[in-house]
Amino acid sequence: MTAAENPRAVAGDNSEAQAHKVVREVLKAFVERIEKLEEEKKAINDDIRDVYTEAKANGFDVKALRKIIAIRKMDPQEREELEALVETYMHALGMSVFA
Amino acid sequence: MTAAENPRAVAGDNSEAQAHKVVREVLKAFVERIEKLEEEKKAINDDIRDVYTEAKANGFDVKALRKIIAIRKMDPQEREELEALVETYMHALGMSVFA
Amino acid sequence: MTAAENPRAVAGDNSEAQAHKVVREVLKAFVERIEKLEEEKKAINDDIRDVYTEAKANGFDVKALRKIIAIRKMDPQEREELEALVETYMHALGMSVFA
Amino acid sequence: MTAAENPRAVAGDNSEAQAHKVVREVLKAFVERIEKLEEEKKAINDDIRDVYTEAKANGFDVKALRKIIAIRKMDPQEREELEALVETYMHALGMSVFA
DNA sequence: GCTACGGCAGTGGCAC
DNA sequence: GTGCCACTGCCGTAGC
Repeated sequence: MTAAENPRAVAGDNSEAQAHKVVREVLKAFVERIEKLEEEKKAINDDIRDVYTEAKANGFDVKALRKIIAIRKMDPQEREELEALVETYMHALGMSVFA
Repeated sequence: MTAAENPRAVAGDNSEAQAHKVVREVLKAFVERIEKLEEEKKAINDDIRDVYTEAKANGFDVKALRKIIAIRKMDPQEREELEALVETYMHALGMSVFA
Repeated sequence: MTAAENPRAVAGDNSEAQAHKVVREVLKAFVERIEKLEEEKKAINDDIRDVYTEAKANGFDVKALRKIIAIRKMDPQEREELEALVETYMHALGMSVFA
Repeated sequence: MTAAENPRAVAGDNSEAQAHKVVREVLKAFVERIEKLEEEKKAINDDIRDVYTEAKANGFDVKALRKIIAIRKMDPQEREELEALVETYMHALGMSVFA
């Protein structure tokens, strides 16, 4: 049982109205914390996009850059194993790994 | 101006109630067509999942298989150019392309 | 142990080359089945998009239509409970449910 | 023409090797900036998840909370218009707006 | 049971 | 201004 499920159960509070008020405050606090974090996240996303844009303006290919970032994020060993399997399958299918 | 925006404008229909009925029928038809297509789509998605499951049961690696499918979907030339760029960048960053 | 993991283990097959050939055929079959299904899926997705486009041309709002479809897909009771909770929270936060 | 496209074009640099080195440094800088930002983003995402988890532990429904956040993000007027349309369509389809 | 991953739909930015 | 494409968030699924 929690405050949100049953406001009247709030310890030491014998007024329903007050209990609701407490729940409201708690809810409001959660919502505001989330919204603040989402704002920060949005700001960071904008920054990331800006860096890509700047890189592009410097002649780098954005799609390739994204791949680089993704590759570096992976565990090298897992990545190697996956790549090896993919190549094996491609050979089996008669596909050139260079195309 | 369309039937949905203004049911009374339906040609040859001087009754608002009838016009609404027409709109309703049209709306219903659209919704049902979409729902039927979504059902078919779901069935196909299920089939795809089944094939992957079956492939896995036969010893194939699902993640690698998915990569194969994705690679085959790409334009070979674009893919080659992208891969080449990625490798160039990796070399520049001192990363092994094998890991 | 499966054919894909160890081609030589294929029962009654004492030739490595032949075993590889079998794996290749099996792999090829899986890939082709998936690709065929993905084509069908794409066709259906195109059809769905077409229906929305047609509905739009008839004066219906696509975004609202999508919501309708989503609502109808939900379990009515779950939906009702969720809606009720959302309204409760909105009231608690002093938000109008009409805006 | 940019440094990345043609390293030899870097002003005042008559050595190909040096030009490559410059490109490498620039590329490295972009990659590191992005990775730093992605780390920050990940931290924020973790924080957001934590807040939802905490809210859940306090008896709030996460799905409803997410809806609240989404609603507050929308333009109130647009939202109202969309809601009105959805209800109109539901009525036309004979669906209860309460279920 | 939850956590991580992949797929899907919606949104926004970009190019024509 | 429109259409296209990529990114982001959400959801359902699979694995620990």
